[in-house]
Amino acid sequence: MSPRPAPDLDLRRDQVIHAARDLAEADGWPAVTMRRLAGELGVTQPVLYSAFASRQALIDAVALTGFSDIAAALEAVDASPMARMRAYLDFAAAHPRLYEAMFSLPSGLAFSGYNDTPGPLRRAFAGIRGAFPDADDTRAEVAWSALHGLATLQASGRLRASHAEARLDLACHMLTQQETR
Amino acid sequence: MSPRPAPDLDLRRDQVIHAARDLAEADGWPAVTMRRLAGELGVTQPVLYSAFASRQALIDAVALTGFSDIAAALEAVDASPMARMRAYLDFAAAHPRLYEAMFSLPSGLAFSGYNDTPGPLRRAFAGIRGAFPDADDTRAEVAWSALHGLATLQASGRLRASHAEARLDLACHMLTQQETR
DNA sequence: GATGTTATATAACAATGCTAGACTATCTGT
DNA sequence: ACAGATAGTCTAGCATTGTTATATAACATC
Repeated sequence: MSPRPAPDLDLRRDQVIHAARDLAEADGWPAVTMRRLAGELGVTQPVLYSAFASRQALIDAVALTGFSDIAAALEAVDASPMARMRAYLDFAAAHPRLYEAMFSLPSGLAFSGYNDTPGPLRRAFAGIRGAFPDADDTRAEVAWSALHGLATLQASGRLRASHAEARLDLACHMLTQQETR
Repeated sequence: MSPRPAPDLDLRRDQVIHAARDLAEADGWPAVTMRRLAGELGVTQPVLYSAFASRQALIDAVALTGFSDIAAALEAVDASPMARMRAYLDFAAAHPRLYEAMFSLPSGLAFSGYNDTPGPLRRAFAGIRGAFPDADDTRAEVAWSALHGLATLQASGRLRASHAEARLDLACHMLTQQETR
């Protein structure tokens, strides 16, 4: 009555996510095709669809691991603005395609402000929020926006690469200074 | 000896760009297929390839018009930080798919720092730069990054929509205050 | 008009995401 | 042990995409 045992779906999901992430980081997201992914894992395409409903769902899952990882990267350093901001930018620079999946690629991930926002997303924002304990959420959102802008514009080569440190310094100063008026 | 006259290529390029931009703004970039575009213009696909070498080249051309337009939008308001910043965010919010083509989609456009950076791109940055005449380029780059981060995170619904004005105010204050130390 | 050149259209190619149906491996019940 | 049922996997295919080779049709010159 009981059929062939189900393979460890969670394990397989992890393997697929890992392979997709590596492949994207190596050759870019357009190279992450279901066929190539399946070939790399030694299975056929339909197997991937037992783990993920669509390619989009897979990309979303990869993005989610990215949010977990960047949250961990933030929590791993001091809760000071400078340390957290640097950690954020370092992460984005070290994993450009992953960061792309998190923010630039079309995404089915739920958003901030809703209760169904995935936990990793909330943890990542909390990692930034925690660097500005005396500020309000608005300031933390501006900080996040500045970091995100710096990360993406720098990644696309639209800012002078040699002035990255100066930009970080300036942004950090601006965000930590109290209003004077 | 003389062949059939070449159609006005520049005119056709403009028409294609316009159609692609409208279609993208209406139904998103994935809906902008060469077939649908051709059908909308009453021609067949190969004709599009006489105007643009590839779909990517077409998207790049659309993005370039976006940079021209945002530059014009910036130049149309006072050179004050607040006016320019608001104009930038308004533009991004009013043309989300166009802004997507300019910054989020894969792009073949050349980058800042090189002499071959397209003029519209330089003009757009100059529009931001002009709002901070007393500051250095580094501050202008940080301003641009903050604006870009605000625009994209807001567009993807990752910031509290009701606090957009507060974020703009805060960002503006931070960027205009002099260092105090 | 006839001719030759070139813009356009037809039709096809290769690759993609995704899926229906055939096959096969495994566990259960006797 | 062995047969049967169940569910995972594979083969093969569909529809759609960007892009292009070939054939057709339109136009300016003579």
